[in-house]
Amino acid sequence: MSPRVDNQGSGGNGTRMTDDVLARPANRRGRPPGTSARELEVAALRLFSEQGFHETTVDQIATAAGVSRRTFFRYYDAKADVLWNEFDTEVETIRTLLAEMPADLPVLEAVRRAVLAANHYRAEDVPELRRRMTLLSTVPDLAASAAVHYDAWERAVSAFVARRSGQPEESLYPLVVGRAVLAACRAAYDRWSARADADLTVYLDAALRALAAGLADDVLRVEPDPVPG
Amino acid sequence: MSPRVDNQGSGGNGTRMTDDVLARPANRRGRPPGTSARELEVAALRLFSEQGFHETTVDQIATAAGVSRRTFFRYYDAKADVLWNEFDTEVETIRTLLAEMPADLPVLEAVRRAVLAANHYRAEDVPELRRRMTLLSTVPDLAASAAVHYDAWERAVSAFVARRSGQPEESLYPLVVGRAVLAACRAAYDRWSARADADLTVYLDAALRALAAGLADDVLRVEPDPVPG
DNA sequence: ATGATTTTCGGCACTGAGTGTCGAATAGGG
DNA sequence: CCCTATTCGACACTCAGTGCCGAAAATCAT
Repeated sequence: MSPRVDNQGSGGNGTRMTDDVLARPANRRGRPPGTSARELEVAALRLFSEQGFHETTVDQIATAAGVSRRTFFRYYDAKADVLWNEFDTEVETIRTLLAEMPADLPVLEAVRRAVLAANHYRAEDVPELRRRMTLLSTVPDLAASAAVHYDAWERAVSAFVARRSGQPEESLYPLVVGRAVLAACRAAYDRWSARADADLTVYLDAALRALAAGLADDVLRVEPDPVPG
Repeated sequence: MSPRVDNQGSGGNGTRMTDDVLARPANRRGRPPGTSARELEVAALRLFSEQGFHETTVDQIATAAGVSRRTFFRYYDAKADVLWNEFDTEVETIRTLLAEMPADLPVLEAVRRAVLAANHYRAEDVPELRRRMTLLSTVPDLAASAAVHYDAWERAVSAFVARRSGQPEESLYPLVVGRAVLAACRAAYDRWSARADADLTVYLDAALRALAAGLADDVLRVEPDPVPG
């Protein structure tokens, strides 16, 4: 049995329509979609921010996007899945960046570069990013829904480490590196979404460098420069 | 706003009766409990193992323990909370052990000793431990329920690091260390529950030493000795 | 244009988790 | 025997999530 979460679990087929690439061949066959995963996400983010997650029903999200409750669940398997689009695409970005890293780079250095490169956001996207990440780490039900998405993130790093170290992906060290790296990044995310005093990449860089330094006592004494970003 | 999960969230008051210490003063006032948190846990673990988590209803767990559905929710806030008793007490153990560590020990060394000391189990408890941990890391709904419990674990370590480094608990490095240490331990847990080839503490020790070594490339090449435990 | 095909949508019914309420059951204390 | 404290069971309710099926809205073929 795999040590990872079994995604075949509760009936969901996993095939979601997160292909908001708006690149439909124009001569698509059947009835055109009445909404999109992105539109549902925006509506949900607004409602969650205004009224809270638990106080918002799926009916309200669907109505705000102009569709029925039933249709919401055609776009997302669960109410709590609606805010994870961008995170999931970031996982794919990191996976791609890692595959392109020069082979002579130390593992953690390659991971650090890939993570930093995947986390540059346009200034106009930052407010939404911050609201979404604050909700994801603050609301218990949303924090719980993170598990499966984090799992994919860790797998991307574990697979890279496994290739580099010539070990199977399920062995101990690839698992440790994947999870420890995500742990450091999550700490940076939370620190950043709680305060607005520096660029996200500053915290990510500091956290990953601390990890590569073995979390030694001497490197833990100084906070990273709060250079406003 | 705290970067941690907001436990006030969905109405749960947090005050559960996990006091299975069977040390009731004997002259207790009202009607005696018809079951216990532990009894519900045992029944749930058996049913989850036999039929699966999603295929087991709360009604079945409650009936197996000889109480009503409503009573189950007086002992646990949610169906998925029923397997976390021992983990939560381990958190308390680690918190205590960390507080007693000699002050001149490096932070990660103190954490490693505390974690290893808290994870010695009696041989007869191992089979149940393994079944429970396999479920917790395999079933999606159970893995999702881990968030709040992991949060407490991380806080215990973060608080220790914060004291040692003289920083506030919410600053970046205590957060990083707390999460990275848990990440390493979870990797060890999963590796151990997936295979039965060594003692749990062997994997925990290897994972934490790798973390303290900065996850450097050279230390990641060899699996820990699979000494049967 | 009309009909066949394809895809999305909406409505309905159903299971089960989780919660509030209230009265009954069961203990000890005076 | 009453009073009080505590747990329990029953009921009702909201809402998440799922299966099913027919309707709606588009394209393609004739």
